[in-house]
Amino acid sequence: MVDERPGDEVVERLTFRRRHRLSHARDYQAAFAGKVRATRGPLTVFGRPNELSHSRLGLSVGRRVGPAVVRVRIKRRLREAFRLARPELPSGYDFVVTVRRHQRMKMDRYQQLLHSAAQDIDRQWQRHG
RNA sequence: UGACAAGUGGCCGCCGACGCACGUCUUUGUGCGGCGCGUCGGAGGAAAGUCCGAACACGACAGGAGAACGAUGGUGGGUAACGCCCACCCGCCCGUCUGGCCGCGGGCGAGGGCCAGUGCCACAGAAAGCAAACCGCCCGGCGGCAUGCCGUCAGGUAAGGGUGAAAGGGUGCGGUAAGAGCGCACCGCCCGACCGGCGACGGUCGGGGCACGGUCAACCCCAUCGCGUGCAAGAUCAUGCAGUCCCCCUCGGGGCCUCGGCCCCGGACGGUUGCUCCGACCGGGUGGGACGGGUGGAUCGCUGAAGGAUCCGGUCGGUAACGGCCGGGCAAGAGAAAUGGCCGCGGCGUCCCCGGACGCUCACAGAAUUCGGCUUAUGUCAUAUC
RNA sequence: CGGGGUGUAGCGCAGCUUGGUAGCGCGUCUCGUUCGGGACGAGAAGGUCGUAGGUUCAAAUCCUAUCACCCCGA
Repeated sequence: MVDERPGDEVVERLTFRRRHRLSHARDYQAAFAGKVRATRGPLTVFGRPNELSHSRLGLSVGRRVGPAVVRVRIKRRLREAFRLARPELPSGYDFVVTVRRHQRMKMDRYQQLLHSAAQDIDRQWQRHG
């Protein structure tokens, strides 16, 4: 029996598997349609509660951000930031991060922006009930 | 032109394959599922641009000929194929030798045909395409004058001036009233013969005074090649929706029979056959065609212990591209898309108070069905040339 | 990933087929009209034809490469 860990138990390993990602166009459409977003620097994060016990991440980096090398590097650092920050982030949300063109940033900076935006989105949903 | 494309150690994480444990079931299949552990593998020379050529898939198509459309364009070879590669020919340019050519070395060239046809050649200029007398030059007639000179008329003349991108062979000598391939020499051009070469082409000899402007990346002609669409091709399952319109179904005779049809023979007609022709096929059927609507989830295609027009080394053949033989090597495979993050050492750059601080981990750049090329972007090193 | 299209004046578009003069509308500027403005009338300015090579006497136009933007496709 695989024990489904309770939310308050400390997660020792910081993993980020495929189930923590959004993988269908309708998930992205639903997140955008939720109209709840928070902007931190070059990042704009859309958030929407899902029916799961964990949060999921979706990345939307358009061609305007730069060539493929730049886009891939940004996505890798955002994924790593989400992985390391996951215990501190509110769970049960689908987050979609859109990116504007910007100068190169280190991973811990992305982590701060992501954490701040996720807290903001959580407060907005708590207020609206 | 060739080579390599970036260090090293630790911790954490991601994707795929396999193995071991685990869970699950009206189907105990080694099925499905996710978690854990272990092992192995995990971006490029351009992965890029998508400019060519193929493999593969679906659609169309019996076959043949032609038209239309598109592509290629010196010759020979290489290759699965190519618009790619190699060698050679021709033309042009640069260097070198020389008084100058020839020769030698290197580079560049979309390099079939405008002596098949048609079109175009603005402006300028007298004239621009079966050439043409503006100025000039010259003979002659007439008038003025003093032989030269001036004016005028009728001619000759493409040597000179001027225009133009281009003015219908060039240079020299002769010749002439002045000139002119008018004549001659050399060079160029055209035609023919012979010789060498697989061939592009080259050489020699003879003839012709010369008729041939440019443009085919203008229409076009010639030769060769080519069906269309592309892995979002396409196959299967699931989910789901809504249908609409058009066309053809003929005639005579005979047979069977459950009397609705079926079969056979013959003739014409009609339809399909990419546009046409020849030819072929079909014709009372679960028929053919045109348009529209819906889904977009899953598995396969999809990446291989054996794959390949594969790479490396040796050897043989070939000037070379390349080919034969022998030996060896080669495991990414996603599906909103994996190859990353942090720290130490090392390296590089900037700043100052000589040891620290900060930044970078090096350029160009990220696989998406798979190969062969081309083109473009770009760091370092080696070699060669200027 | 694959396929296709467009770059011309500040803006929106012609011109390219068949090569020699870059044109139209709106806008801008000047003048007139009006007490002033708008509208109207008259006139003027403004373009490396995305970029770089090539063919040609001559290129926005033909050819090649390259850059940017847009559209379509299970």
